[in-house]
Amino acid sequence: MTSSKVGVRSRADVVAAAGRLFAARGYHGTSMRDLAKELGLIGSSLYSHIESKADLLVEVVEVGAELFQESADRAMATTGDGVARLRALVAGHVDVVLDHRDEVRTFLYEANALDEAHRGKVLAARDRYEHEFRTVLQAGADDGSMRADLDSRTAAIFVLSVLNAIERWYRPGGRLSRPELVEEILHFVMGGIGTDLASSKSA
Amino acid sequence: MTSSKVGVRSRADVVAAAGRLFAARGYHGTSMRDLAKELGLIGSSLYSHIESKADLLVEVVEVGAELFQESADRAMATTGDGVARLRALVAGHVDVVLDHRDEVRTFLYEANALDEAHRGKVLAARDRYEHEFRTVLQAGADDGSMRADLDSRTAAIFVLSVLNAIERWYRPGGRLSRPELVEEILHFVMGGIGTDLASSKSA
DNA sequence: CCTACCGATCGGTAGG
DNA sequence: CCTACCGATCGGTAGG
Repeated sequence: MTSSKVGVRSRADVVAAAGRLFAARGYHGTSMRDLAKELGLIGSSLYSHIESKADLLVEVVEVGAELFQESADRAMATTGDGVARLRALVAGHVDVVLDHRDEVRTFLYEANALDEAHRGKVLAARDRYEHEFRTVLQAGADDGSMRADLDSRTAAIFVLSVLNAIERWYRPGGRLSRPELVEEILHFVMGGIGTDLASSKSA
Repeated sequence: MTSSKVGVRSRADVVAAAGRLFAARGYHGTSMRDLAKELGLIGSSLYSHIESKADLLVEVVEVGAELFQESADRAMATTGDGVARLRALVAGHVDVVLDHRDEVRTFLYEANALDEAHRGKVLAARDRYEHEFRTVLQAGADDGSMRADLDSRTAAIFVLSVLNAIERWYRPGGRLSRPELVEEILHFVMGGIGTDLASSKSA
């Protein structure tokens, strides 16, 4: 927190500001002059810290990808049955989304503004992450802590759909605390909204 | 299906092409020259059909909003208990998403490129739509076809999270047919992935 | 629906 | 980190 007229502290500040703007207006909706203004600079001054706008997007998206991967790594190290590890995955995901909204939004929604090579890397990272969920869900089906006939592929997609949407509606300080949010999600994902009796007889 | 060199048929063709490009590259990632090329025209030729780029986004997004609203209206006219009407809402939503992917994507992800007035209208339309889900979920809780202690506000968000994510992963002609998709969603949403016994005891 | 064109803005560089 | 500047592209108009 130095005086705001002394200049930008580092490349990391530029990347962070880029994350903010990419998340709010999108990559193509953000100009380098917008970004410079956010930092109290003039457009051309950015280029002493970074190489290009495209490079900036790569950095922000990679931060998002790494945060999710690190979270998954920690969760997978959890001991316990499928449900216990799913809880760890969900809680970790919630933390990443709420503590790094800008990078998460950019990771989720701006990846197709990347060049083909980097977009491929990001899609691969998403696949790996989704695969961790599938592994845990299959483990749960096998160890008896989840429905035995569960389709882990589809279930992983559904669970991640709920998790990735969080940043679109959750407001910190609202009626749901963060731990309550985690519980609500687990409750929904594990038990659904049907009665305990009616839940099996659909169609 | 006239010869492709005779020129564009109507304003609706321009709007449809705009939907395609806005969905694929985003509003700010699409130039009027891109759009013209998609129709076999030159940039300036578009302006005999439309007023402005911003206007085009409004039209595409409004089509998306109307499709969802009409679908909800039909579903709400269904007789039956909460579960029956939820089924109708889900099936209708799946149809809208899969039959109008471009307009849906643009509606979901490009609304913040709208001017403030139109963005407000779109957010209001989303709120109305979400409210229909809440109504049906509360009805289900009251009529005994769903869990009695269900929080309809949160549940509506979770169900819509699953539904809105469909266009991000579902591929027609893949391993899941459309009716199977609807059943998978209902099964997940109603019963979750827990065992019938374990589903209640989370935390 | 095209030709010809407009002012504004884009990402980025040279040089200090 | 700024001054001064670049060629390219942007959304859009006049006039036919």
